[in-house]
Amino acid sequence: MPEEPTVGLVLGSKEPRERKARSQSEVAKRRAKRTDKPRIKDIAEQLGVSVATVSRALNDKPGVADDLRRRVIEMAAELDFTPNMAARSLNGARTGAVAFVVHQHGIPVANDQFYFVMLRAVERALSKHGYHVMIATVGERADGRNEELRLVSERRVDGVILAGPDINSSLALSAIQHGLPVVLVDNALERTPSDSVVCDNRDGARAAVEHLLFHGHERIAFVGGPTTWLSTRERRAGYEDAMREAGLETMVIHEEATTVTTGMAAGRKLVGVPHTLLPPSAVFAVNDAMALGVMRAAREAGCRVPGDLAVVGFDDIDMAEISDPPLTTVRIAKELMGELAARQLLELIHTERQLPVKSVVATTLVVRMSCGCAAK
Amino acid sequence: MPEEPTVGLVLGSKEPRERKARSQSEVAKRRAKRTDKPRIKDIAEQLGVSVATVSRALNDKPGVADDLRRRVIEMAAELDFTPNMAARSLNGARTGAVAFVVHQHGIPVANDQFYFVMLRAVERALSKHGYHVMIATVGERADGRNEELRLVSERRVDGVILAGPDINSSLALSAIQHGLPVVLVDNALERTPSDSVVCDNRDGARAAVEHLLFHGHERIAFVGGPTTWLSTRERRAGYEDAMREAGLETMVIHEEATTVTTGMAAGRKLVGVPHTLLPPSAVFAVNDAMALGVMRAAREAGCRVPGDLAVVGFDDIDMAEISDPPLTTVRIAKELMGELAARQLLELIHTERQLPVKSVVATTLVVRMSCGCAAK
DNA sequence: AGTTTCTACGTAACCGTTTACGTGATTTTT
DNA sequence: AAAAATCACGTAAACGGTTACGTAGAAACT
Repeated sequence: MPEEPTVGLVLGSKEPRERKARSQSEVAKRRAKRTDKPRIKDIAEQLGVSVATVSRALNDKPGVADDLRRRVIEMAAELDFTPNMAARSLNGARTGAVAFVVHQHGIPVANDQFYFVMLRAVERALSKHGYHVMIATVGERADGRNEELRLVSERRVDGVILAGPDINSSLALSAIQHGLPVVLVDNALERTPSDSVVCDNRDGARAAVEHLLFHGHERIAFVGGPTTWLSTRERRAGYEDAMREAGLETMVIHEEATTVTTGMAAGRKLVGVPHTLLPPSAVFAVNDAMALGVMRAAREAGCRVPGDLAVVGFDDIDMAEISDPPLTTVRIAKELMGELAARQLLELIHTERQLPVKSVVATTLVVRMSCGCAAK
Repeated sequence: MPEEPTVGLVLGSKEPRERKARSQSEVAKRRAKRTDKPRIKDIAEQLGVSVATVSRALNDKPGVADDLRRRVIEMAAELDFTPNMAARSLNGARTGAVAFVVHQHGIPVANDQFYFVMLRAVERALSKHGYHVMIATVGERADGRNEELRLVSERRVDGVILAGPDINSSLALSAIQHGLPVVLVDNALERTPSDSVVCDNRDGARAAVEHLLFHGHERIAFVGGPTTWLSTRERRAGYEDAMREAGLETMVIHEEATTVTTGMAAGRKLVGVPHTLLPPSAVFAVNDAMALGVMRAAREAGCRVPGDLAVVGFDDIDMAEISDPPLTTVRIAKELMGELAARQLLELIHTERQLPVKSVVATTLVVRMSCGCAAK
């Protein structure tokens, strides 16, 4: 008769989960815990030191002998160690990521590219310093006006870059209240002092208009977006500076957005102006998208560009160069602005600078065909 | 004489940092630990339950009475609680973020916008499900060919979306080896089966070429990018399908990139073709950027579009509509593709589907002016 | 009525790092 | 040479969640 095997089912053992390794010197080749990703502990065991020392060595903290520090770094490289950022950031240390926030327009047109270029410049600059970029688009105010950034409240990022003209200032405030560094790009807050990177809108606009003036234009119209947008206001100011100096009347049109479509709308208003009024001979548009729209509307109305109407834009998006006629415009150094924003944010993260800094980068007038000066 | 206050400086108390709260019922209003951010513990204390229960309640895990679960959720809302994702992901649970990887071209031109639109669609779809998007641009192979995604090795993301034609397949492999779900967009891997979202390149190209054929063109050239790019290969196949059916000869030009510049180069080759050969009467370009380049080169060579040369593109980027003449092109539903990619990735993350799925979305021929059929 | 199975919850280990604190072994100070 | 300061390192407590396991009480079976 076969013996029954004694099936011993032991539940609830005294010490749950091998509480502590009996000896910690014999555990040399402890491999493959959950995943085979090397942890800081693995480095420590290989070298026979404590995890604290390894952490200090890797983070350039004092209190580690130079020789040991070197060995730790070598071992880390050998094991192909990359720190688990979740664990690191849990202690309130840096998360190694920043947020890039851009407003989600209803009808995003050409100037999208503007922000994408910046985004990439930001990413490139930050990744050099080991940072990652999380993107967030903030929606229309309609649905949830309280619009707090989840990225911020979830503690995912060390800083925030806010791009675009209609950044809700409450957005910036909420980040600042969380104690996070904030840098605005292509915008700046009115009341709240904060870091920002802009281009010299006013000067660029003035240069563009002065170029038109120099070539004999006297009736120059301004086409812009909402007056709440800083870029529109500043560029209009530059336009007015130039016109005032020349002793000329201004003609101003504001649309609710700065797209090709609204540019066309503005263009139609300008060329279809009542006969009692003289139509403008030139238009300075607040950005290239609108300028292209104006050109298109003019063409559709049988008005030749630049023959009957000279057009100048702002931004120098890719399309400006290949449009017909190629668009004269004010070039913004988008990559530089993105890079500056990244650098300023890093500085804010790593130091305790209190006073905000506003970087303003110069612009360049790029003369192509649409202003007509080459033909004149 | 004033009594000296007994200044008791106690160092090294027996129990470091209040080891355990003596009683845990009296600690009702324990506020402001480090930051005032509410933790799961705060909710638990307010309700007099354990943190485990709160965690279960908030994560829809079983084992919580319906009534209590409701109260937990209410309290979480009242305290404005948002989970600390670092802590959550430390256990190997989800990180709540995915990576969007796009190759960083040397000279990024027009078709940038293509990926930006997708990126935004992805972000919108994923944020609805509480996910964040981290962007990563992978550089030229030159510097570090081993190109492993830090985002992946740092355990920051639950999945990866790889966009663009020249995604290094080793990139995908490395992510897959880490056990991460991967979805390719606008591309697909040859050997390695994996999820992907593409548009019907072949069919779209065939439709475009057939449109030209229908309007009488017989000498139709194909202009594309590197033959290693799937999109170029497939669109060329569609082009060849149509030409073969019509019994016509093919004319093919491949450039090393698909930009406006390379499009111009191709355009010059076509219009400057030796006189012994008949120049093409129409061009099908592999994307809009190249098509715009072809148009520009043609115009510079005194060749009218569409009069002397009909041009059709692919993608339907914003510029296509506002170019002169407006570009006839094959529209890709970029938003839809981004959304599909997001959905597929979520599915991969949340389920254990093994078999890869390839989504192919149909294209639409958008007839504008550059093909000349309206004028014919 | 006694035994088993659920159900709902509490307890505490655990994830991988950082860091306050403790401790011997040196070095510096008086 | 004894005392004090410094240095190099180890110990273990956080950080804020998730989750395996334990356990009362209620419900469902004999």
